[in-house]
Amino acid sequence: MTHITIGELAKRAGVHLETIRYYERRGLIAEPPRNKAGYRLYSILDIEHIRWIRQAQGIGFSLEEIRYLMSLRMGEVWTEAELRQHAEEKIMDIENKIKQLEEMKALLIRTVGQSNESHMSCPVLLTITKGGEAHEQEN
Amino acid sequence: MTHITIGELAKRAGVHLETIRYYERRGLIAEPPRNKAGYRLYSILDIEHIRWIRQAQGIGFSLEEIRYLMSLRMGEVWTEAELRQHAEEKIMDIENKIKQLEEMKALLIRTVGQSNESHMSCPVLLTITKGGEAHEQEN
DNA sequence: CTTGACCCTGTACCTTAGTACGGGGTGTAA
DNA sequence: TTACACCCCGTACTAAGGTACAGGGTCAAG
Repeated sequence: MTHITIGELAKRAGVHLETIRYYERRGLIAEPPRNKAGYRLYSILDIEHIRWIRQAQGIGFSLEEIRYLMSLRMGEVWTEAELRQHAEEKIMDIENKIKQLEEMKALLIRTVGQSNESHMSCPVLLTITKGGEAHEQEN
Repeated sequence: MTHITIGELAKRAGVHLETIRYYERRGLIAEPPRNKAGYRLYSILDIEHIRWIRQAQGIGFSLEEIRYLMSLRMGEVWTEAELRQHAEEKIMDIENKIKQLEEMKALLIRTVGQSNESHMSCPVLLTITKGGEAHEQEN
């Protein structure tokens, strides 16, 4: 039963304290229990929850979509068939995003590949650019 | 020399006409040539350009980042070493995003997999959902 | 040569996702 | 018991990414 305050949660999750209250208002996180003075009492699990929200935002989901994704996870409201259908839709969404990211990455790799391959600072790229993608260099 | 008007471009790229002017103001697309009356004249290549911007937004890049990504593609401003360094950074970004998307996808697949596997409408999922383990989150 | 669909600029407005702030209560260490 | 860092609520402000006019010019079909 180690509870943390909102300020502690904010610090540990790397967000503003006001952001947490905002997420609560938007229904992204449940209203936490309070102490007698009305202070919000969070658990350390909430740290991961907030971080997850931020990651989802980073890959192009709006808060509305994130709320929706979470409700799929939590098995709220829906019948099994609805859940399945909605989840499948979101999975396709995600697959599209991944495809687009792969394209973007390939593009950048080609860009980098166009100049000569000395002073390559990233070892991952070194392996990738050697004949991973169609990588012709016409100087 | 088949030019299209801004309205045509907007329709074909699936965005609002005002959005295109906005992108121009933000420096995401170059100022196009005009006819004597001042009408913007676009080429059909611009359709793909706009679509690319929208896709990049969809995977979590801001317009500012997109402008930056494009300048990498076009080989502006930078020395070779700078270009390489910036491109590598962006490639890592992208790899992170992909990783996060894969996690999100796995999560949804497990969610779907939790209910029984009758009436599965998507054949891709049917093959994927065999084989996933648990990862718990707070209530 | 007019009419309707289109274009121009400029400015105002809207939504999303926060941030900041005022005015007040709380908890604890000195 | 007071000082100070923390919490509460409510409201207002901000920035990004558009959208919507207003007031005017343009082009092509009838």
